[in-house]
Amino acid sequence: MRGVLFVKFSNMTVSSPQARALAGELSVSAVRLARRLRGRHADPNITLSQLSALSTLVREGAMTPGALAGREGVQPPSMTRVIASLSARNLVDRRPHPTDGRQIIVAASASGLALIADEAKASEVWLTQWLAKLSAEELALLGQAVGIMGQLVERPIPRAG
Amino acid sequence: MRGVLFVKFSNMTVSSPQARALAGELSVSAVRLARRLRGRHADPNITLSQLSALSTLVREGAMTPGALAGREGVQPPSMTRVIASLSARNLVDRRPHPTDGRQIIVAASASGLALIADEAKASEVWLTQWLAKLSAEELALLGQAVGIMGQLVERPIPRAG
DNA sequence: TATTGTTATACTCTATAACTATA
DNA sequence: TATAGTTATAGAGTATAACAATA
Repeated sequence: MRGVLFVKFSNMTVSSPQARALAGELSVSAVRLARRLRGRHADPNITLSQLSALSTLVREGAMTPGALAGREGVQPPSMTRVIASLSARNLVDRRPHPTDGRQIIVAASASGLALIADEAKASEVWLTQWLAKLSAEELALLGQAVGIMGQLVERPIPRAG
Repeated sequence: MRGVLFVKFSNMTVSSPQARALAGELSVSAVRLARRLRGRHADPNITLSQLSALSTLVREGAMTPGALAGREGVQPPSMTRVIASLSARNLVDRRPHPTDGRQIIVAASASGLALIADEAKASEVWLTQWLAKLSAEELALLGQAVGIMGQLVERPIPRAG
């Protein structure tokens, strides 16, 4: 057991003080962790936004810019810029849509696939150094939390009051 | 049990395939969650970076800009801008250092304290709507994961590669 | 007329390098 | 000379509004 890791939240309900604290800390923790992990990759020149979009293309296959923007939770103009930067580095290909002249299809290129594979390999390097002090249980917890975070991202958020 | 939430990571070690996948997903999950939560606050005009710095000042007390930059994991010039924006909204006060004329002391103002309190209250609103579908166990898991994320942020990261 | 993608514009976050004031 | 903070500058991420091409 280390520090505050095992603070008991077992009796937490959605309106409990602990749940409220979680809500406040969740945003701040996410931005701090993203800040901390930015640039810590096999290729430090690729940004997390680019990596996120590219990994979605690899995982879910080719799609239109609009669809990718939807999957990533950004507006279409933002995705246009991300795709442009990926395309400039030949990590994605842009193909015309087979039936709709307005749309295009964005697909990970061979280089893009290779980059994602490299990232997966390189992850192990810093993982062993950085996460080595976490116990198997803590790693398991973090793995499950990442799954929950992924589900949360999929869920619509109500406007704050 | 919902979807992939309860995938078993119990046998995960630092060099297992699951751990590698976690390392790759952790960065992307953090940036997506931060993106998702940006602007979802009681005061939608305050940014997550500002909120993060202000909450640190509230939690840990007044400190110098350099110390705050260190706590937040950003460079001093970045913190200068965050402090300037907080100061422009009267959320922090800047006082001269008692003994060292080069330094200043930044402290949360009464308004800053009130804003953090408001955020905590408002969190409950969207929490109940957004996280309502999570079970008590999943909330507990997420709460513990936030704790681990906080500890990870404190830990030095080796260069990738 | 509606939809898709892009361009124009603006603001925030962040960094490095250079500068100012004080120790 | 060294340190703390700021200013200058630059690049990435994001958004909204306006635009062009196609359906």
